[in-house]
Parts: sequence; C-alpha cells; structure tokens
Amino acid sequence: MDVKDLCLGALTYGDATGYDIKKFFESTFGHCFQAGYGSIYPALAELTEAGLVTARTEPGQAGPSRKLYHLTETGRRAFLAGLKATEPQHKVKSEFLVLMHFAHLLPPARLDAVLDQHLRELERKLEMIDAYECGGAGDGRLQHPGTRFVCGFGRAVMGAARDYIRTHRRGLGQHGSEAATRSTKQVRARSKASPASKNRGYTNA
Amino acid sequence: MDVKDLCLGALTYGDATGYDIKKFFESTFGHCFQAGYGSIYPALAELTEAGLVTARTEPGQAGPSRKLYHLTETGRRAFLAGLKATEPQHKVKSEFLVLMHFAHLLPPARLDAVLDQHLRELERKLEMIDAYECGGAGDGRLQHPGTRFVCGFGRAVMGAARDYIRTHRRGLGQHGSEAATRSTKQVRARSKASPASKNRGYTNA
DNA sequence: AGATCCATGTAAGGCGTTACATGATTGC
DNA sequence: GCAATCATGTAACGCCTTACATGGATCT
Repeated sequence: MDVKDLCLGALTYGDATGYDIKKFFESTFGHCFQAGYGSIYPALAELTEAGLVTARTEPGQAGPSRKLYHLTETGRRAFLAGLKATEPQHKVKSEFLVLMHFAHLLPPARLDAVLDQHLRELERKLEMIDAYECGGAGDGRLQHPGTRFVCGFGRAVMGAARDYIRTHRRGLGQHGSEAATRSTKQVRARSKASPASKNRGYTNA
Repeated sequence: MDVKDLCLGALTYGDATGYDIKKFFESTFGHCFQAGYGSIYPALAELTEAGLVTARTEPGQAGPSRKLYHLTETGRRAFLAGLKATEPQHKVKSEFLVLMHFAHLLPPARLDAVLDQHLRELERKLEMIDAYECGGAGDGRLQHPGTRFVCGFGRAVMGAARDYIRTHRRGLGQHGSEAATRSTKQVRARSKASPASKNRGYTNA
C-alpha cells in the first residue's frame, strides 16, 4: 500500500485535485498515514500514465487553475484488487517512546517538557477527530461504517495513551541507582563470565 | 533519531555485537521502532569511523567470531546530547486502518480475516511484553522506570485497540446503501454545483 | 540430514521527506 | 500591506528495506 493506492482510494469518493487529496489524507488518515505533495503529485502523474485515472484542467474561476483527477473503471478495479491483496500491517515509529525508555538519561526538565508536549499533541489529535465527526461533511463518507470505525479506533487508542501518560508519568522521574552518572559499567557480562547461559536479557520471545 | 542513535543507546547498557543489538531492538522497541541488519551493521561501521564506538573482534569459542562494540566517552556524550535535542515524534503507518476505512469495498470474508489477523497480532505482541517483563533479564534494564513505562504504554495502547476491535467489528460489515457497487458517482459536486461553498468535506481541522 | 540459530556484512532499489520555485486570491 | 490559503509541481537527498552471499554450530 503506497501513496498511489491511497490516491485511488480518495478518488472513489469523486473527482479531486492533488491539493484536495492531500486535505483528504490529513483529515481522514492524519493519525494513521501521512503523505506530502512530494509524493502525491508524482503518484497522480504515474497513475495518469498508467491509465488508472484521467486528468482534466479547469480554469479556476476563483483562484488558480485546478487539475481535476478522475478514477477510470480500470483504476477502480485495480484499487479493489489491490485492497483485497493488501497485508494489514500496522507500524509505529516513535522517538517519543525511545525517549521515554532512556528517561533516566534525560534532564528532568526536558523529560517533563517532552511529556507535556506529547500530551498536548494527543489532545489536539483527539479534538481533530471529534471535529471531523461533528463537522458534518455532506459527501457521504461520514455515513459509512469504515470512517466511524477508524475515528473510534483513533479515539480509543489515543485516549488510552493519554490516560496512561497522566497516571504513570510520576514514576518516570527518579532514576534507579546511579544509572545516569555511570552507565558504562559492564552489566552484560556475556560469553566470558557465563558461557553456559547464552542470551540472557535479549531474547525473550 | 536514526538507527545510529539507537545503537549508541543500546551500547549504554554495555558492549554488544550487531546481532545482540538487533535482538535488543526487537525485544525492547519491537512495538515502536524497527531496524534490520541492513541498517544496523552500516550504522555501527559509521559510528566506529566517527570514533563514537570502538570494535574488537573476539574469536567465538562456541559459534562464529563476534565483533564486540564498545561505547566511547565521546559516543556517550554524543548520545546524551542527541537525546536532549530529539523531537518526540510518534508516527503511525497503518495499512490496517486504511483497509478498515475502505471496509465497504472489501469482500466480507476478507474483512473478517483481516480483523482476526490483526487481533492475533495484537495478542501476540501483548504476550511478548508480558514475557519481557516476567522473563527477568538480569542486566538492570528492567529495574529502571523507562522500561516499565514503555512496556506499560504498549500494553495500554494495544489493549485498548484489541478491546475496541472486539466491541466494534460487528458494525463494520454492512455497507451503507450501494456504495460498493457504484462508488464512482459524483458525491463531491464541487466548484460547478456550488461555487459559494468551497471545501465541504475535506477541511475539518 | 535438515532446520534453525548465531553472526557479519554488501548492494541495489524503492519510497518518501524536505526544500525549492511560483503565483493568484482572500481575509485581517 | 502581510499572512494565509489555494494550487502545482521538481529535484535531491536520505534512509530503510530486501535480497543476496557465506558458514559454523546445535538441535531434532
């Protein structure tokens, strides 16, 4: 699943410009998929060349001229086939959590700031979801269950994250023993000290 | 925050080989950061060249020879400075949620399979966290609060995801109206039909 | 005997991010 | 007037993913 597929998906709701599609991504997939113009415009060009979409340029009555993309029948079939074959991956890449893991090496003030910032970020995204569901877009996307499911999912997960941080941030401050000052002592005495027990600590799975 | 930084971080716990570091990433950051050998080995080579780590080759008594990396004082300082400056981003890239958004275009059997698969995956990761915390790695990582916080965070978030899916998957099956059969009708009559109201539906934020 | 684990790397390719470049219009 | 929004692209760079290549040791 790449930006091309997402563009096809966006166009199942009707014709749109690259700019429109970006806004659609932000409002609908903001918390689970991100794409910039640098991916979207090239993707649309490739899709046009492949015959999966067509483009027509409309002189903008108000504002610049717009290039409206339209999903062809071939494109729609390709999208459906792609959907069926898509593996449902779910990847998280969080420097926030890495930072939290190394909290004992972070200045307490910085740690606090990072936690506050992340909480604000979560709050903001939660509000965006609410706004998205209340602000009734009249185009039918809100009626279908998939949209509600994804919104609800985001709310559940980010709400849980917020609650967890609020109730557990207190324990994060104090470092155990002298870890912060002398972290380079050999804790992992491997292959020399205990040749019999391989892999203590790393492989738990 | 890239793989290089993560390697430095891993080495704050003591000397390790590239292979060890990969295992460490999997067990500790598996649910929030991923890195393969293709990133780790080049990263370690660059770090060595930059003088942030040193490498010594140990002939393996049992098994192949190991190249043990050691964090230098310069490296440790660089890591701490990098940590302080790291922006706490948290990105999710979920084809699973995209699939759920387009659930109305998916064959019901496939939809069910995808949901089951994702539930199993969540269950598996939750078990891995429990195993990680119970399986007492004797190297001190478990004692410090950062590790507990990250584990708890993962448990809270993934538990919430699991519960949400279980209680809301039922509503996902039936598609509203004829969306699946004729999705290409113009729902977004824009700029022609209603030139007064720009941007209905897309921009809610 | 065959699979799996330990262990280290290289090389190419893919994909996205970021920065740059441009310009009209609308609201404050 | 100035900022923000609308609107479309290009180009370079960076970073990771995937596949390839190799080989001993242990376990079943």
